[in-house]
Amino acid sequence: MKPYFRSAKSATIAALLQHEQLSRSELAEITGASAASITEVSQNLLEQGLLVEQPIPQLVKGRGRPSVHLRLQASHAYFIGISISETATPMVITDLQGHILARQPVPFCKTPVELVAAIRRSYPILLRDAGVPRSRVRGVGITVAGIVDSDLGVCRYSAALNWRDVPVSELIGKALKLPAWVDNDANAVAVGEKFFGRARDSLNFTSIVLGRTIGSAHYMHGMLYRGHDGGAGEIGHITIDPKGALCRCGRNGCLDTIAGGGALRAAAKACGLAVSGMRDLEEFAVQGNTDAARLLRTAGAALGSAVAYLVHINNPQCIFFTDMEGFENGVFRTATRQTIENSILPRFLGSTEILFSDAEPGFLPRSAASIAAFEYLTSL
Amino acid sequence: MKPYFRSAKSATIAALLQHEQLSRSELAEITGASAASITEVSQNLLEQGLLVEQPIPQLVKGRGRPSVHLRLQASHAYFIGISISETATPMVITDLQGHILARQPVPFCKTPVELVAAIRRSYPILLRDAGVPRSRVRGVGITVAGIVDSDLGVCRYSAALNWRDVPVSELIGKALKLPAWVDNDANAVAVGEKFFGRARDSLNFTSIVLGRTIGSAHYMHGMLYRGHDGGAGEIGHITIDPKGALCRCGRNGCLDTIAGGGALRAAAKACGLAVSGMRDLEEFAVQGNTDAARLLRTAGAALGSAVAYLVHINNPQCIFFTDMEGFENGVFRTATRQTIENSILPRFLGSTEILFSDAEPGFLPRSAASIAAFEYLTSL
DNA sequence: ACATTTTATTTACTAAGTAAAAAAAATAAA
DNA sequence: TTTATTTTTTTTACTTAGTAAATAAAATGT
Repeated sequence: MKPYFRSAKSATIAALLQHEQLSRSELAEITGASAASITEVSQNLLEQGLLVEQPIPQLVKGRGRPSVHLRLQASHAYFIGISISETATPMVITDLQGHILARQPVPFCKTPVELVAAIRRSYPILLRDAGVPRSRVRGVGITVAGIVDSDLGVCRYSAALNWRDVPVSELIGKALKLPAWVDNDANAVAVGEKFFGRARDSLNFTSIVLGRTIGSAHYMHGMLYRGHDGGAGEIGHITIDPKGALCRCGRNGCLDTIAGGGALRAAAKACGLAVSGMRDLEEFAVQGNTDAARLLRTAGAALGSAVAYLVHINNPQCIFFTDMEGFENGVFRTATRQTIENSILPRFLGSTEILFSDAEPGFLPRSAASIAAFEYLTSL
Repeated sequence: MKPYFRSAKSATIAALLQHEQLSRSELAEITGASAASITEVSQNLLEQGLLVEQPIPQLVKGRGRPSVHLRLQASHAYFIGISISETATPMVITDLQGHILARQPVPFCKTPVELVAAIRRSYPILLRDAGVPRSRVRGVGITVAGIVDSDLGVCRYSAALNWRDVPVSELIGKALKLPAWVDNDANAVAVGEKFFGRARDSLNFTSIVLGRTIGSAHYMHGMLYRGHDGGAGEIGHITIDPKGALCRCGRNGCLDTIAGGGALRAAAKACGLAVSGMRDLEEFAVQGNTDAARLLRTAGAALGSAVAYLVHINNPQCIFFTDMEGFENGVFRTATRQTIENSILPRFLGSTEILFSDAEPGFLPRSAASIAAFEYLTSL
């Protein structure tokens, strides 16, 4: 919720997350704070060990006292990220800048209590593999596939996990003896993009995750926007085709039923196409299978329509897609792009960036970790 | 852009805009500031004359030192509001709390320069009618039907007025010797709802204006959200029916072509129905005219779909409709409501308030004035 | 050696807030 | 009628986070 640039200190940290290394005078320029203030703040942060002076000699020589570059000491703080879903529960440890140092899958568990116990057992292994002392870990971020009350740290409901009112952050925080935060996947991904990813210098953007279902989250005014009661970004249940297939939500033709990974796999199967992921379906389409091509085109067009609505409503600077299903560059993305381009005002066409990328391994738990990183950095 | 509650002073003013009158201790509670801070701030504002102590005796008697209520002195500051469109240019003067003291239509003019001259001539009449001394007027807010760069105070383009790059706020500000701000209608209406209207205690809401076309604006995190380049809220050009009628924007089936007042009047005419406003069309529908009923139902359903998209994307607390076309309670509103109810997740159904209201005379220029009020109050 | 230039720090100050003690203004009880 | 009690408001002394302007530091150019 809170912007991370209210004080000179936060602004300094934010600027260094964006720019890798900066001199004090550059920091003053970027943050708008006075040079005196930057001296004060950087002294403070150098003492804490969060910043280091860059001993590398100047590249550009000239008159005047040479500037000393400052950068974040990535090893000053580490964060744990856990992404809980019905299929797997990957766990990672990252540094201050979102680099993954080690990964560790948590074995499948039926109940929250068992899962927490398994997480506790996995934690020392993760620390050992990363070579990180326990004392340097500043928090754990958790994503849960479901409806989360992030203020209270409770998973209100998860159909996938069959959870109801599970106090996730309390359980895991106590188990690992760390400050803990929970959120839903989509919000975590947006925070990750803002801090560690492609959105570092965007104030207003939307991040869309293409997985079994379709989730999204918005940054507005440089802050995560959760909506009135945490429901912002629910684009999976926008009605695209009122006469379409029945959705789990009880209505027909939701975006999820047309372009969600789960629905597409089911539809492919119904067409007699054996696919394990969208890569296979795209492959069928390339080889001339009309069913595959139709499914992918329809799905892309549906997603494109929803994004076009979103662009008209919110005018974001960028839309960042994260592809967890392996569509890669193919029929689906092309249909999505084309539909967007055909459905938005010329005014928006030039000013809205649309970016796809394939989710790398550890992407979700790394996003989870970014929540903890955000909370830690803004609390300094 | 900026929230209006950053300092104890702004928070005090905001609380008093919402609650009419409050004691110092209530203010401390509401704003979260310390009692000491409230003493300091209220002293300051009392000296300036913005606040007055309420001399009315306590209603609730009890032990302890009785509290003294504070309220905003509505007559401390007045604002001018002007709403510029192709059909009329109404001008009003309001007090600090958005009450309209006088209205004055500005005669039609072809060019911006002529219009500004006419505004200058109307200004003294307005002041005289309201009985307000020039010195108490703190600013002028202007809305223009078109694309506005509110930072620079320039109307970039208005098809309706045939304007391009007109420095509206500079021209009018100089003519009236007042600080001046410009924005588009939809944004002004949202600011008006937040300060003077139905949205006083909402942080996240959308305001939708039903006029010749359909415009909207959002408050998020308690601030007006303009989008990446000022285009947020352009719901009029959401594609509802890709095979629909051609829109001015070059694409087909935009919401404006189905539910905009202009389009509906044209469609009614094409059906041989002589209507001057939507009231007439609703009347035809009530009397059993199937064309009228069909037009209104289709329009309401189209608007409802767009709102449903918006609810899923942004999860606002409220949607405030302002009806400038005279639909009143009839087929159109019913269709809108029903479509929304049928198209949003149950989760949102209970938590999203949908409110319609008829625009009262002077509504648009009063909204324009609220921009000036906002800027004045946040600058204190 | 000394002037010049650019970067960083120090100094002295201000603005905006807080906690805790004190004062003010009423009612309730002895 | 005092005096105690209660609640609201103000005062006092202090803290935090910032700034402008003077100064120091560290290089290059003359």
